[in-house]
Formats: sequence, structure tokens, C-alpha cells
Amino acid sequence: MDSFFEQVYEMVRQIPSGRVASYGQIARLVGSPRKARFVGFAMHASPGMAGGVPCHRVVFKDGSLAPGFAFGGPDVQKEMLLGEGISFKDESHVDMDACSWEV
DNA sequence: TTCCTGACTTTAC
DNA sequence: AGTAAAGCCAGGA
Repeated sequence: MDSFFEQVYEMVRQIPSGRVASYGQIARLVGSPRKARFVGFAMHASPGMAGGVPCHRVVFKDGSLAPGFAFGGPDVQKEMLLGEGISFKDESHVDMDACSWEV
């Protein structure tokens, strides 16, 4: 499996708990900042945390979650992030100022 | 094989 | 500063 998806999975898998990364961030890490769209797409096709891919730690550039495509509800994702020690600026906006994934 | 679509990002007006 | 539009890559039909 050398697909781009696998690369994204590995990147997301390296995200430490209590930290969040944006799609573009991961896309850039894999070597293609223009593939940000596919990063999210990979998450959609990802096995989830069961496969070691914490999609809940992947958020928009603004830090907003993915309403409608989350694990069954952005509230659930929010709880998971909060449980990892991630702060929230708004009801659906992660505090990337303090939780942005620093490589 | 070709066309379309897609959890986004960035630049331009 | 805010809104609008285009761009990019890859997978699926």
C-alpha cells in the first residue's frame, strides 16, 4: 500500500495526543501542500482510530472540526479532543494557538 | 479510458 | 478586511 493515503495515515498516526494538525499541515509533511483535499479524503477512507489513525486530531486550518463527517457528531470529536487535553476556542474551534502540532 | 467529484488551501479582487 | 473563485492530485464510476 504505497498510496498517498498510507502516507497520510502514517503522518496522522505520529500526531501526539493533546495536539492537533490541519489537513494542509499533513499534506505539506507528505510533500504535497496542494493535496490538502485528499488528506481529508484519506481520513474519510481511514480505518479510524482502530487503524491507528486519530482523525479526530485532524482539523481544518481554522481549527474547526468536520461537522457531519465526524465520528457520528462533532460533539463526540470535541469530547475526544478535550479528553486529550486540547483546548477549544469555540464550540467547534480548536485552540490551534496552543495545540497546533509542532513537527 | 475519460470524466467527475472531493473532511482543503491560497490567491485575487 | 471580507468575499469569491481557481487550483491541485488521486480515486471511483
